[in-house]
Amino acid sequence: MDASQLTINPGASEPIYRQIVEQVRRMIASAQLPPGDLLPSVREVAGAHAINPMTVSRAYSLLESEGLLERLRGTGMAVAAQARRARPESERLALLDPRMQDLARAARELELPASRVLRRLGQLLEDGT
Amino acid sequence: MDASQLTINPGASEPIYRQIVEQVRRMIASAQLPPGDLLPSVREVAGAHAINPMTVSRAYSLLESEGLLERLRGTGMAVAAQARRARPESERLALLDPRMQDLARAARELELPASRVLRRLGQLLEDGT
DNA sequence: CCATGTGTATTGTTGTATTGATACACATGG
DNA sequence: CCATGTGTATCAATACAACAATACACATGG
Repeated sequence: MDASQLTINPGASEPIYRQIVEQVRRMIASAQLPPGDLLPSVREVAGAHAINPMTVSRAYSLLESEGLLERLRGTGMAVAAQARRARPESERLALLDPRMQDLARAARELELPASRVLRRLGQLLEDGT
Repeated sequence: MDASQLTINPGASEPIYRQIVEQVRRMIASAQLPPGDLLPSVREVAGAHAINPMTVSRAYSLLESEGLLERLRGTGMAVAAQARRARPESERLALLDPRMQDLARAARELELPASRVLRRLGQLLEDGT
């Protein structure tokens, strides 16, 4: 994996370390990052995005404690072998649930018709692909 | 408006004062809270949810500086007359865009088919109604 | 008039989250 | 062997959120 593949927004309200954690978590769940794959070094990521190496380290450590990454001492961090490759869609969908709950609640408070919301989200889902 | 209509989760990562701000903001945008409506007093809200009155006051002050609320001295806070009643759907939809962008990006990283995501969100949108 | 109800300013304290600077232990590979 | 590359433990700085306890200015309504 390349450091430039990580999208980091230092100005966002979402803490940097968590941006990294969630992004990597998702890419492992979909097997875009297969077991054994090496992640970019903390200094590499830090340099590429002008952030502190410790911030990246913190993200990696959390992922390790989740069992998603493995420390290869002296070499770096790799996607753990135990990280089940490509979890079933239903499990991956569950990862989105909190976000979707929030969205649904907000939409309700705005009294927006479901059709409008679904149509717009449909557009956004196309765009990226 | 009643204090019990406010949904507050003290344990969430989202700060309490902002939970209040955004909730009220949406209910005004959809005209569930029409201009002139009185909001529950800070002490009322604070009592009902076991939070600090100043936290509620902070939320109200922010909404006032946005022009959405008006101070009626000695009486309380009311939805401002200038708060356009029921903004058009397109504007309300725009308020959801950041959240939807995030969701779309996450779904993409999880390599989830759009249909799955849309179907699940559809369910959630029904539930609340 | 005055008790009672508004919101708010003030000051201080507490707990926590985030990021950063530095130094360290360790493994690799020429 | 040792320069160079890993990750990270440690301590500090900062900012933020929430609470607590007052005190205040003001308007309402009996």
